[in-house]
Amino acid sequence: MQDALTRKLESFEELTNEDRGALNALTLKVRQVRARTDLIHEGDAPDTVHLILDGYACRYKVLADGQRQIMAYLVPGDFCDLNVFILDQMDHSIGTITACQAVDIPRQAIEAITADHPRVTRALWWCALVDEAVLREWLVNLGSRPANHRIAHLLCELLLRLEAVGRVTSNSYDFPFTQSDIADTMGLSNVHVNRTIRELRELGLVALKHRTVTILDVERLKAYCGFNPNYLHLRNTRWSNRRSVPWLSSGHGG
Amino acid sequence: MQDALTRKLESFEELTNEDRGALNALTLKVRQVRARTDLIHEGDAPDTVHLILDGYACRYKVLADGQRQIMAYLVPGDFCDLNVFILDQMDHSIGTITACQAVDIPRQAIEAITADHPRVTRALWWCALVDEAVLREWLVNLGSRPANHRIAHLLCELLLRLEAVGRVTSNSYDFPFTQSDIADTMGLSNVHVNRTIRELRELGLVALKHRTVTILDVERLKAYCGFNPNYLHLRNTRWSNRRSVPWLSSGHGG
DNA sequence: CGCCAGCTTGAGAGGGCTCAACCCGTGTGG
DNA sequence: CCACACGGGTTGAGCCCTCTCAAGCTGGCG
Repeated sequence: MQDALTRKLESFEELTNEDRGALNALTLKVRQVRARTDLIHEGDAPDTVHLILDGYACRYKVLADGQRQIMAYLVPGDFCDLNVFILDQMDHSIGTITACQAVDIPRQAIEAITADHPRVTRALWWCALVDEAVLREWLVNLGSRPANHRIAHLLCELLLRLEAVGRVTSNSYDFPFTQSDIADTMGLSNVHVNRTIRELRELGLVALKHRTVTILDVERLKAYCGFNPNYLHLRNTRWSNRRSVPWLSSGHGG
Repeated sequence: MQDALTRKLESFEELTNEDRGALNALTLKVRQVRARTDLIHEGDAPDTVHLILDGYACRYKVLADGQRQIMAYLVPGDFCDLNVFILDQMDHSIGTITACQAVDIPRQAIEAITADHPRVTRALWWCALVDEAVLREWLVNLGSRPANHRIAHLLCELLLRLEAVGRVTSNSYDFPFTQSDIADTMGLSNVHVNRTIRELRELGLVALKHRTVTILDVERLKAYCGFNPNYLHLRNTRWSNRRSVPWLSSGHGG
């Protein structure tokens, strides 16, 4: 059941069998949540950490004018807000995109496992820091890239993140987001998202239909949007190139 | 010297004299850094945590086309990347805006103080989580607000953050950012930033000159851009209203 | 006194938005 | 088996927010 979690943690840090055993023992109560439902709502007092076992969810806020902004996608294995219970109240909501299997892990369970399993602790830390790095890259996306690169970048990111948890086969993965979801993620109108996706399709970069996306030419798509995977801090995957930013290193060489 | 830090932590969590003593004992080597200089650079391997004692700095990335995106402002007392040394390499740079007094606190010092001072640990946690919350709000800013509200929102945020560290007098604070800095922060052109600031000035909301900003009507500015301070998770300040989002609490049901 | 970074303003262009219609697949009910 | 509704995708047309290019201005400093 928590293949996804173990797999994710191991993409950051090698674990022992003992570590894995402790993680498996974690499963307390799996919540089945239907699509388009809140896991936790802005203003609630958090005392648990959320772990998505299966399905997609997102963090979002709704502004006074009804505008929704999505700030993160949560995919299987995402295990975040490592210490949200320190804060007094949620400043955003988490809602499902698809039906999800989720676990609410109480604070005590976290403290217990981290006390005895330093590798797990380290891997969880890694997760939390990567989450923040992803947030920063999304900010770059919204602030510095035009619509077509923005969406291409998102598709690249999801490819790598989902591959790290074994949810990609031959460059295809589940893509249950509506165009309005993408619009609210990218700070675009849904009309423009539609036109932009068409553009990516016409360029032969991606195929997107029936809630599934296929990256037709990964290298070209990455080059197209200037995708640099360093912010995902992945290890043990085919993408884990540890080079620094090409144009910052010596003489455009490397 | 580290008034700023103690003050900041205490805006989140009450400390004992003993805690304060431990914090004061932290001062190892204060770095004097001139303006417009990198504290740490993308690609470097981090093994210390940065604390700004005085001056302003920022996190940023530079894209292949030379476009700079600023992702955070660091003001006196900002003490962040609590555990960046877990990651292998920096995925962004930190550079000063003004001359700064900064401290690089080695990993060991962090681990030592947090081992014995749970209140401090908790306050540091709080800091890290607030940092992430600010990042999320910036994403909302870029994704969902027009230029004028965006900049107004930034000015509101800085007012509250700086006030929490005692750097605001009669709604004025130091504002050493160039219009290009703001442009690279807000995903706008510097020309448009200029026009937008003029607009805010003409509306009588702010006065901005000689590297100092004065908020002429705080309540009106907050209303203007729909500012909700909940994401800063401040305590012990005149802004710490703990209510949830007004338009979510009543009316639209629960 | 002259340079230079940063600020200001004008004019024209374009990326993305809004409004609005239409299409399509699916589910529901008669 | 067909009628209809409905969410989501697609397309067109016109507009406007913001961008780019370009010039002129201002103030601090060597």
